Amino acid sequence: MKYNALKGVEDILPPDIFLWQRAETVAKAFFSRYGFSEIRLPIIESTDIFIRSIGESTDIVGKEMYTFPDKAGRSITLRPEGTASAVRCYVEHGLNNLPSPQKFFYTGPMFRYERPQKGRQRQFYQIGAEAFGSEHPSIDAEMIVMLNNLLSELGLKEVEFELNSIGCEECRPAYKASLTDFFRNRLDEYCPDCKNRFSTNPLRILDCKVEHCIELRQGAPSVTDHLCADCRAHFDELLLRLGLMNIKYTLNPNLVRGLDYYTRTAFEVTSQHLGAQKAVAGGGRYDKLVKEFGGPDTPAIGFAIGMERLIALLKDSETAAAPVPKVFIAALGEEADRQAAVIAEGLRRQGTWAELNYAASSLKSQLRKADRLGAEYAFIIGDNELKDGIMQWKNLKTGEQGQCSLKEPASVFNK
RNA sequence: GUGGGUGUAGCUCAAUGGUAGAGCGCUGGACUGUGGCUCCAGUUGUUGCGGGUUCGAUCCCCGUCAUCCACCCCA
Repeated sequence: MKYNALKGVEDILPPDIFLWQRAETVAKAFFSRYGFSEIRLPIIESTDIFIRSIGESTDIVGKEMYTFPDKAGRSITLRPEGTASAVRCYVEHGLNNLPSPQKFFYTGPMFRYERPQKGRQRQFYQIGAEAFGSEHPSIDAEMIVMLNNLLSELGLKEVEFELNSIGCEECRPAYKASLTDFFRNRLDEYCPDCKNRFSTNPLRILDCKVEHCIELRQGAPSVTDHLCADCRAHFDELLLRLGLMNIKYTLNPNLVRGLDYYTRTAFEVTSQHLGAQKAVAGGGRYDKLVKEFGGPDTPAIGFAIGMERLIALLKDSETAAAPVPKVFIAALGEEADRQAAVIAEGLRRQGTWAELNYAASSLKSQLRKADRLGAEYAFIIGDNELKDGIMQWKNLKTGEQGQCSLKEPASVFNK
């Protein structure tokens, strides 16, 4: 084998592809039911778009972007996520002039230059949804409910919804200040990573996994105790509505999302069956981002589902059933082979999946192939049948056999 | 970027310091025009790559590449 796919980049083949297709079909059905329209976004964008939205200090921007100059020397980046493009698109096309909220979904590959591991690759697929133009908690609740319902429709069990509010630009600075005061006292006792986080993103210290850091941070101030009245009311209303719709969730005051643009509601769907990268979906509010992109002050919220992780969970409980041909036509002899092709074409025009052998071989091996393909029926044509204008048919599940006219092969299974 | 594990047939894996085998798969036959079950036969390898030690390396050592898992970080 001479060539390999690039590191962290995978081919998706049958039978897995059937799970992907099912997941996408179900997701789209839910999106349309909740009024989300598809948008198709470009895979490449101007690099600034990501720096501006995701944030200069994040790992994504700092070390994970596929960035390169195009032939005119512009800096181009393969999108590491979808929200930035969606916001750019919303502002660029003046979609704020349409009735609010505007609700969209998108799907496609994202790219991050990272070391691959379980549940993480350099090219990975997301299905994302974004809603622009409402700050009301009802839209937060609706998106979380939609996500919950579509995941459970797909049969996902043992997933957990984790929820938090990380405040707004009113209350977050004060919280951050009291948090850094808390950490500063014993900063030298934290792990090296946390010392870094202290200056880059102190909220992150809250979900460090190092034992000693976990002890040290006992008693650290909690975001939810520092929310301003508006954020508090927003979060309470969201929780109330989720309760009304019987959505189970856990509050996780340590849930911090990695991208700079998040405000208020933050949530993640996690599973213990995924390895270290356990989030199958994540999202939150980004009320300042549209304005940051030069649009009107427009609140917004979105989430993204990690497709590979979703598929991994689906594979725990089901195998993808490959579709099977309705008919396999076995032909014996050159003239029969020609007629078989004509009959197959007739069936296909009626929308029936018909397979041929594409080679001269024994009836036995042709039937073996029909069986391996999982065909429901085998049709058999040889010289004897041609002479009489008929075919033998055989139901490969029941073994039942009979004859039919060459002209009406579909009559065998359209009874 | 850091740490650890693993590289042998299409796939899953054995094996020995004396140049490799099984199961599955695939092809054919037993059954001259009837699949699945059974039996029989056939089929595939530069043992990831380069170097070193050795009379001799798939095995030991070094390097390299790939891959997996974890850290960082994220979907």
